[in-house]
Amino acid sequence: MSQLNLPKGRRLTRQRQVILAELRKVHSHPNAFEVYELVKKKIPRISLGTVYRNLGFLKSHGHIQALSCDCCDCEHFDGQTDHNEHFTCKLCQRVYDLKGPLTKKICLGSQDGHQIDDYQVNLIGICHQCLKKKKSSLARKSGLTGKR
Amino acid sequence: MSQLNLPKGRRLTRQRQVILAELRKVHSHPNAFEVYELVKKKIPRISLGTVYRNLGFLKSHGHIQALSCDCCDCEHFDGQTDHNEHFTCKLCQRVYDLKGPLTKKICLGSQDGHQIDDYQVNLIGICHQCLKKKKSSLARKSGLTGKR
DNA sequence: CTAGGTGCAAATCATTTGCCGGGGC
DNA sequence: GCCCCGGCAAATGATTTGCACCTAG
Repeated sequence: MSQLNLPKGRRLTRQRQVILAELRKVHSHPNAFEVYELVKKKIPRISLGTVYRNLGFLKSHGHIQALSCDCCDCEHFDGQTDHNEHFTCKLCQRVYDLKGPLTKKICLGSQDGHQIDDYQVNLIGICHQCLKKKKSSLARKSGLTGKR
Repeated sequence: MSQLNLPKGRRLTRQRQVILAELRKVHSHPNAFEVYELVKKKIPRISLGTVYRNLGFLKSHGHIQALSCDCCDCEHFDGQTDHNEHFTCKLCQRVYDLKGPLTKKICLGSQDGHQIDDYQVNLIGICHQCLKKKKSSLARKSGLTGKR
């Protein structure tokens, strides 16, 4: 794992290492409880409070970022901090990173007199997996009943 | 107020009318409790539970929209449903609507194989009011102490 | 009469916090 | 020795829900 620069006196404890490693490993964007479950496999006695505390710690030092989607009631975390653009499926509620250059036109600087330091884009729709499912179920249905 | 089309049997009660009217009137993006306080001036005996219920109702029928910013722990509401682009000040935590055309390059359609129906953009930074305050306090400070 | 709506209070759920013992430097 | 840290459990705060009554159609 890359060496992180931490303020003097603060340590990258085993708990923090594991949380960070798990977040960097997975491509889903787990919420705090899911992180807790992942980390518990490595550190069975870790507590949920510690996970919350350390997610906050890692976030405040810029090592991870939090995503708030409005489809669910809790915060999701991303081990990468350079992903500002996400896609949320309104059917399965999975959160994807966007790969395409679609939103690259947004530039930091100023806007309406405000100083823009950062941005988050969230696209909402139906993901390719759910689209596939939907199509095949439609095809099945029309195949059975036909057009009358 | 414009007539809303509601599913059969559902009514636009006085409580809902007032909530909607207040949300359309204000330009801040109040959270549920702030809506409650606004509405209580008109309907003193309304309960917070009713406000939540009706915000959910209005949202699910597309008359208002919810914004989740990550700077605070609660949901904010917008009486307009065509505002997808917001700016959050990280100092005062106010939420502004964006007027400029900055993010217009985002287009609905498809992206990475997903079907995009909607989007939300949130820019984060320091708003013009806070910038002004910051500048004048800096000026004051350097004026008093000078450069040494 | 029936379904939908409301006020109220209790419940729920995510997240935060206080406390205390333990370990690193 | 001091400070940071983690586990645990209790507290907090936003939101939801169950219930009993009310009202429009």
